[in-house]
Amino acid sequence: MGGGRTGGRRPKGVVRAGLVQAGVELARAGGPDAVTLREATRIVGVAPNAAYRHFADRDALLGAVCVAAMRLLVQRMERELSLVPERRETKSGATARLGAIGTAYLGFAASEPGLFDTVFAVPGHIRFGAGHPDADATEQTPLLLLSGVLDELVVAGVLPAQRRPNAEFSVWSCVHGMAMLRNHGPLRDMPGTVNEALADALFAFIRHGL
Amino acid sequence: MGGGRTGGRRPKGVVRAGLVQAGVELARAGGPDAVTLREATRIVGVAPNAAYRHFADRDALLGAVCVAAMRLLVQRMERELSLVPERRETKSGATARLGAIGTAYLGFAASEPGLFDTVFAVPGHIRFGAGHPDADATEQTPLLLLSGVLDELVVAGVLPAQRRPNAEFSVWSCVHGMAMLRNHGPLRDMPGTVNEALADALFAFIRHGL
DNA sequence: TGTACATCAGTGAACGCGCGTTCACTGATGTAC
DNA sequence: TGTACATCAGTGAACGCGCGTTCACTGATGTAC
Repeated sequence: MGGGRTGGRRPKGVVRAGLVQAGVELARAGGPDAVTLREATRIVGVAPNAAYRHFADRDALLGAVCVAAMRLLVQRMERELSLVPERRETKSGATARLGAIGTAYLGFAASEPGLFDTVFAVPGHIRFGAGHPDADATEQTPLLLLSGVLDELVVAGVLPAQRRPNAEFSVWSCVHGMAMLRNHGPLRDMPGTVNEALADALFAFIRHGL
Repeated sequence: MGGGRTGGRRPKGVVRAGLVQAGVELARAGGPDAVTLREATRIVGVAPNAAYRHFADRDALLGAVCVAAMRLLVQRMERELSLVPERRETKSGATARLGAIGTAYLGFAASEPGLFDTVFAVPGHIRFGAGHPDADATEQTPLLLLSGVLDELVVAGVLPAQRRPNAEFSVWSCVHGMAMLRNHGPLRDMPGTVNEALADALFAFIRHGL
């Protein structure tokens, strides 16, 4: 990985971007606690204190990494959504899109446990609903994607309108809980087939509950 | 809090129990990361290395604290269950008992966020389903309590038997997820009334899904 | 019951580690006239 | 267009912190004969 090169000024923005990228790799491998100023600067090949030219402190770097991790999660959701062939107004289409959201979420948690934890290692100022300070207001978030699909379910006639309010938090809770029980709870050591069955059961449970 | 007294041998088991208790207080205040050998020995009033007479290393202490935290959660669940007046064979009784489990779980997560996190800071050897190494096989666990209530729901005729298998993991996921979203996610800064409404909606969602 | 001895549970001192963070600095980049 | 100067982004060195853990030790407790 990067590093080696010593001294000298880098082109504008390269070091900052490199620190965030390094932080993402550290989080990927070891979760939020592994995101360390010293290790990130080491990876970029810069002196430890150089980080303070770009971030107020360690928490600021972690915040940037957290945002980056969330974007990766959003990308995975969007990719999975794009694979659903059915049109979104149809019952089967809207239902399949909800499944895609859930599958992407659980898949991300399973394949990137460190980044997944980092998304929620939020220093407090990250807002999931309406983007975050660094983002323009149009940026997508996991919550917005889920809410959108729930709206589609109402339009498609799958979800009765009177049960729509706040449903995103119920659904999110279910899926998030399973992700956590798998990564940090009693489902950790279950064989993969069992976990697949549990996920299928959870999705059925959610569809039934809507 | 304890401390002060220096030197001298304590009665059998006192130091070990004190270290666990100190660890619980540390976890209560600061979560699993705050459980530290040095701080625990400081609280008990013993030299740092004295801890190694009772625990192999820091992880062993954390494991004991984790078990203690889980017992507190179980106690809260049992207390809440005991407050349900209806008989358990009835539809309303079994349903109310399921609600008591959920309420106890969310209440514990809300009032003891540090201990709640510590329950899941498991070093890997803690088994939620069938107790843990230190426990006799009859000891209650959160998962056993939940499974028992779901069985009651089947007997009472609320939950169809063919949907019973693995239902504990769906239900647990829902409630656990909401606890996490409240403590570490986007629901953190919501006013209490909103969170109550979301919990009510979640419970309704679960009942509907069963 | 008394005594020699092993074990146990504590002690003080020290180690090395990695971290965040601050300081005084320097040379390159950008800017005003 | 050239030059003086401010700003910026890096440098090396150092600080203090708290942690887990190890070492050699000592006196009290328990045990075998």
